[in-house]
Amino acid sequence: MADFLNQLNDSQKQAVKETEGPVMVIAGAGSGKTRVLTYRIAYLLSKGVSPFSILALTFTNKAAKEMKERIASLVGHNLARNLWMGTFHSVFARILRAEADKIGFNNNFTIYDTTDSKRLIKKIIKEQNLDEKAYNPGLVLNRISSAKNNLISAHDYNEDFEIQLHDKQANKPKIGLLYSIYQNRLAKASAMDFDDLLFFTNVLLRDFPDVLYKYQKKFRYILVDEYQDTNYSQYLIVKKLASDNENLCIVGDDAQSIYAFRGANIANILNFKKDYPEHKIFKLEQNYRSTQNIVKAANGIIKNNKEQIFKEIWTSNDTGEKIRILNLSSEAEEAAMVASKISDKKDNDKAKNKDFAILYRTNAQSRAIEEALRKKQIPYKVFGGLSFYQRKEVKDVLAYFRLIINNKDEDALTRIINFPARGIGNTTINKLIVAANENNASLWDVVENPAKFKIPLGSNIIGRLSDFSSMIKSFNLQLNKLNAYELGKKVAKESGILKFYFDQDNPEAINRKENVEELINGLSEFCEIINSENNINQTEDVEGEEKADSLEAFMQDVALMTDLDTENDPKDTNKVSLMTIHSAKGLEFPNVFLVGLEENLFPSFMSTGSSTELEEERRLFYVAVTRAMNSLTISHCDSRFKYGNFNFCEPSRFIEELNKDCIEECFEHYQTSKKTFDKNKTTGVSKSDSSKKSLTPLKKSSKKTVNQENNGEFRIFDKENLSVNMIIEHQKFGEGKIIEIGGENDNTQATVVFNGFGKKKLLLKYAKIKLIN
DNA sequence: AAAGCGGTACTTTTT
DNA sequence: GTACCGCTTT
Repeated sequence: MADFLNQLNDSQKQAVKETEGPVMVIAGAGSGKTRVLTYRIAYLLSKGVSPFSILALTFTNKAAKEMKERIASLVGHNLARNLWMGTFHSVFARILRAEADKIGFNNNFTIYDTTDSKRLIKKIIKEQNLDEKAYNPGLVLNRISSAKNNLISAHDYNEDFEIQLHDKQANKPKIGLLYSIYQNRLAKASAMDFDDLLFFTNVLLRDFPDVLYKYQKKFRYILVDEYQDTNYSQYLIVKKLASDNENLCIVGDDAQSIYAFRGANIANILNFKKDYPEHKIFKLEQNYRSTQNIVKAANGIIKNNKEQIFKEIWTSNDTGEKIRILNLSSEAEEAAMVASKISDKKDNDKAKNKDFAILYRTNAQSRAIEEALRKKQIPYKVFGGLSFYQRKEVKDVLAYFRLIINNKDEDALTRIINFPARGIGNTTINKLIVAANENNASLWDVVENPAKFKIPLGSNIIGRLSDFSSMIKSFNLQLNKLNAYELGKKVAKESGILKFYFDQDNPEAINRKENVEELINGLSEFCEIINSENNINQTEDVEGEEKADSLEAFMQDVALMTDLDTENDPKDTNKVSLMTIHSAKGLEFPNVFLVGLEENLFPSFMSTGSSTELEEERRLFYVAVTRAMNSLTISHCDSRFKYGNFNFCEPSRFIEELNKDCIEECFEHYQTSKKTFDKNKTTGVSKSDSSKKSLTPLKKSSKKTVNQENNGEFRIFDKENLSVNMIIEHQKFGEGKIIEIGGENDNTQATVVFNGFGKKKLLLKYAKIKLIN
């Protein structure tokens, strides 16, 4: 038993075996932090601790999943699968569902993601007739979010003198009001946003001592990963749950704290010492991941920060190659250079695709890189970005699911009541909303029974409303009869969504239809996994959980899932990884390319204002550099397209800060075109120069330019000037062939078949086109 | 009610 | 460069 402990070094082993009492592990990058957590849990299990009484909180679902798998390989699947392991949000969402009635919710409450929250805030701002510029929905939501993360309720917010003063001075005195209305609306819709999951967990543990007691007794061992990224709300949950026996182990690295923008508080690490005077500290400073050059460079970077717990990582690995710094003229050349370096390394060193990662500061940077990789036929996977679950068509189908499960979900209802179009337009919907507000009823109640509220509606509208509500009700009745796949498929079909996309034959619609189908496939997979697990073993029953493979079960976590978590085909993993540095936290790759090291991009222009923010960017740089095991290439460009405009860029200050012994500057130039920028010309020109020198982007096809020159601008044509079989160009649809001209006077229209967009009828009175021949 | 057009604002990072 | 919004028209 526990002979697996021999795979650890001394300090790791100590940290693992110190199972009782408060333990803090300060773990440098690459020092085997995850390993300590994994082995600690495996060790507890091997000592006979029940998996049901271990709570392990991670930062991403993916981290939890991987850790579970590693524990399973040490002590067996049966023990590992019953651990309480996941993100704060997913673990406490589960507990909140079980205890929902105590805090005035149904256990089928909906979880709103950031997009949903923003939509709602925006709606409220409009209803209040506030200036949308002063009250930017995103900013308002941020303000509410940070209040919640500090456990300031809407009521407290409005009572707090300092907060009110702050908002008044910022010329946004109504934020408190918006916060109150927002919370009311969420409650009315039986919904919680991300921050509510933590906020209400605090409420639950604060106001219900018996519940607190129950979970204190239940979770006899608590472990928290990435502790430096917890916020106050999370800190307090952990503190309360652990206060009974104090078997709490936290693992973190202040140098890798990169989520302050989201309320994370490094002080939580410092507080640990005060809260638990009996604590033991273990420092892990030996790095097993990276070469000496990389470790040395990383130490040099973090030294520039003033606020930190002193710690220096070291390694016994080889010196390794130097960090390469590349300077390219444009983002396209940067991308092409990276692609060609990857391709060379694959040929020369027999490296695999999955050995490479390309990291960047913002998601938007992936586009140019993707293009270059495609050109070189290098398979890749983009992590994060617009998640699958955020796409419009997927959100629409999910809105049906949400409404079926929770008919109070007004946001879902308004989203789909007329999608696909079923003749219930804005005028009607507004009447319904007014009636709902006047009678203090939910919108669904009004839709279900408009007669009761005496709304002046035409009989055909009444019919359409009743068709819609009976459809939703009939789906609802099948929630516990059909599994998620069967019901989901039915909804996609009978709602008309599949048909809606099927009837159009443009590439966009086809893509959207495929995404809906992929969602249905996901449902089928979900059912399979649940059923195979249930046949092997029984899971612990939590009060209030229903049929295991129901649509409701699927929907419980869907808002908390990200693309990072949906590890598809295991056969299909040999790909180059593209992701933001934030997403790369906790991961490692043999070869890392870090692109876009330019002022105002990295560090971000949003963060150069204060030293706190700048230090966070520097920690982010530290995280990026320490992802690399063997080789690291950093690149920056002289120019880049931003907001569709051409911009000159200066190298990031972080490059200057790098230890000169660890780097080599390379002066190779990768030329994708004959145009290269004369460097001398760029000096002295402001980097934010927005003078629209229309340097045509490289990818614009020459064909288009030629047409523009030959045929002038897009304009309106008369019937007389057009004939069947003519080839024309439309600004949006591109080239197409006229197959029919019909109609009289104002109604004269040409039917045109466009490449890729199918058949369209253009009204000649309005459609601006261009003749091709 | 639906489609097309033109204007505007947006991009930091994520559970 | 694009996603979204609102206006206009049939």
